[in-house]
Amino acid sequence: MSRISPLAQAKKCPMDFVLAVNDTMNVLNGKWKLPIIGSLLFGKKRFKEMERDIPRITPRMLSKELKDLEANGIVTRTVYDTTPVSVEYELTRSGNSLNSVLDVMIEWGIQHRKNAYGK
Amino acid sequence: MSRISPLAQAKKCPMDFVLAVNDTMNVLNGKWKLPIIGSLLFGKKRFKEMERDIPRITPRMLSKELKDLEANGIVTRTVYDTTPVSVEYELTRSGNSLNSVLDVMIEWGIQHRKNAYGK
DNA sequence: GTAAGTACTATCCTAAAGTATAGTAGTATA
DNA sequence: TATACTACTATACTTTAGGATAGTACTTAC
Repeated sequence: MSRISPLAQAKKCPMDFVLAVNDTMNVLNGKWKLPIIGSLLFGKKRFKEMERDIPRITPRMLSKELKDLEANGIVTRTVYDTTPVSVEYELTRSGNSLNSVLDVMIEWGIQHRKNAYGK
Repeated sequence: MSRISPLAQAKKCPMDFVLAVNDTMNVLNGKWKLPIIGSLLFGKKRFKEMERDIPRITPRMLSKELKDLEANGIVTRTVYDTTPVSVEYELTRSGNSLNSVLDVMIEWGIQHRKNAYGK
């Protein structure tokens, strides 16, 4: 009963291929997801910390995108009942493992620049 | 004169990191880039062929996105003066090497589904 | 001469994404 | 009493992405 791997399966069919990659793209989509994940890759952060970390982001967008990332299982939100209340955001295991995806994206980007503009 | 690698450099600084990943994200951005690249990963294609390959794409979007991909050095456009004129689109070396990026994206997506929804 | 094929472009419109600005509720400090 | 901090939310607006529809210019087949 040998089964074909999900990767091999996805690469066989153009439609499966697109759906599978879109799963990942949707998690990273939008102007602010990457800066937020990037900030959290350096450790857990509080709302105001991130607001200061990420230039020009508005609290509306930060709040909205964090909710999105939480719903997608990329970050966890923990409330501490200090006074005033403090909230910490942290990457999940999946969120942290994005690191390796981002690595190959960076490598491809660097190589592509070399190909396209000659070093 | 040992130099720090561009990857290590990008990962050191949150802003460099975001810029580097965005290089790659911008190439894949939008609803139709992935289906188009996916179609071309199976070999060179003509305009009408791709229109038929990709469900619900309009010629306007196909034309627009192909121009984008060409400008970004992902595809090449070759005109043959047959009658009627025929045009072939093909992935560049960079375009083809996206394959490995998409692989890790598919793998992450599959693993993330398992983490998030338990298999 | 009319239909159908090639490879598109132009125009207009809607929907989604993102921005600007202000406000909430609670506490603590000067 | 006023200001500032926490973590947001609400409303309204603008900008961008994408969709619908039609048209161009050329050629071949019927």
